[in-house]
Amino acid sequence: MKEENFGLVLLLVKKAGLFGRTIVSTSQLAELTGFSQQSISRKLRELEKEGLILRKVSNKGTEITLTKKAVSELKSFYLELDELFSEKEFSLSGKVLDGLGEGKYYTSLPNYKKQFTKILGGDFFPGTLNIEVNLNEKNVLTSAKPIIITGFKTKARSFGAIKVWKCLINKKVECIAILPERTTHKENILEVVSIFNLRKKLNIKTDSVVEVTRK
Amino acid sequence: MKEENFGLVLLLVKKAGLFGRTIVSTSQLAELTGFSQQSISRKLRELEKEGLILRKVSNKGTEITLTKKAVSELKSFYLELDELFSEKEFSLSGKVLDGLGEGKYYTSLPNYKKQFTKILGGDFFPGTLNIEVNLNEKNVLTSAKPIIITGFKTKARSFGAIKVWKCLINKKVECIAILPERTTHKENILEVVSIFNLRKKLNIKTDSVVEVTRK
DNA sequence: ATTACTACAGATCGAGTAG
DNA sequence: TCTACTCGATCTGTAGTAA
Repeated sequence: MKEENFGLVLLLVKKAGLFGRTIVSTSQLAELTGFSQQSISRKLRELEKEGLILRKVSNKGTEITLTKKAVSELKSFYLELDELFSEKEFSLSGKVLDGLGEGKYYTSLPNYKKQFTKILGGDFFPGTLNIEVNLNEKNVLTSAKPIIITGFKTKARSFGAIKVWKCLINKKVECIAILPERTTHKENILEVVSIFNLRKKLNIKTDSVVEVTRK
Repeated sequence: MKEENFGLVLLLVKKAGLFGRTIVSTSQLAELTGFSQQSISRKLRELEKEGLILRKVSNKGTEITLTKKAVSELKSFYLELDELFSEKEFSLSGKVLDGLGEGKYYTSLPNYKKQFTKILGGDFFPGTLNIEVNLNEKNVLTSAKPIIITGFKTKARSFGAIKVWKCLINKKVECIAILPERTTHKENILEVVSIFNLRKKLNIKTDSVVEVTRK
């Protein structure tokens, strides 16, 4: 099918189901897609001609059934995207930076702390390990679906949501990678929190290289 | 982004990675997409204008980086398709038909039999339960990724591949739904095989209604 | 080698309107 | 109401060619 009609076909399959049928009017579809009624009419005739839909026109609208051809074209496009976006295990490496991280402050705030504790399954080490990473790799890691730590407000100010991902560090120790909504960090830094003091547990120091694997 | 450029953007993200970069020439892309060099040139300029890619032209080609905007647009399209195609649990119901099914013959052929036994985890009842189902529902069930039973040849004839899906019948008993490559069945019949005699095990008879759930 | 401008052909769009 | 035809405006595509 023409790429420009993917959206329309997707809309139809949502209405009709993968192998079902639906009755719609061209003006309904026009409104939903932003095209004119005339263009939808033409497009439907095109799709029929290409063997992507079956069409039964009446004075109540048009009954549409998607063919196997349409479903399989949509699916093969889906599989290509799935190759990119399905959340496979993903690893990146980086160098440990000095200090405990600014995360020490906000992870200690009671409201956040409660949520971190729940996700980590127990009290956690007060302080984050900051790792210098490749920005692109960090973006890939954080493109997976996050666990959301909700924000809150005090009289003084409001604290935003934080996104976290369960990870393993050096393939052994559970931790979570965290990404504050409004970060003050340089973008190429990844902060992780664990129930362990990671420096002791893994015998790592500033400048050690560690591997973080998203689970 | 314009829908008509989804394919091009997908190609670019495949080359560059989700947050990486790549150097390509417009004529390479032209060849890969079937557009002319000139059209690709124009489309890349359009994508840049829309804020979907960063472009750095040199006499070696064009360096392209996808922006977060492009990735998020692709991803939201992916999520819509995922809603349709991700293989969730799926159930359908149908009426048990008379007889043991023609499957009794081919499941008894040594080559097939060996493969069925492996998938079912043990010797199976000789004979298939045939269930009259809604064709659309059957199509949805069989739109998930199948396990393939490979075909074989004898001197006399060749036997095609068979697709099967692990299922539960009446939410209790494991079975597999089978779909021969060249079926002689009416299309609205679903055949299942189990290590049990399903009629006895589930106390069902001809015309009983059973539920088949894809696992 | 590149990219990209120009110029024109042909596709696509939607307003008006018929059936 | 509905679909869909006509037709002029606009968009899209590419050959030729410049830079």
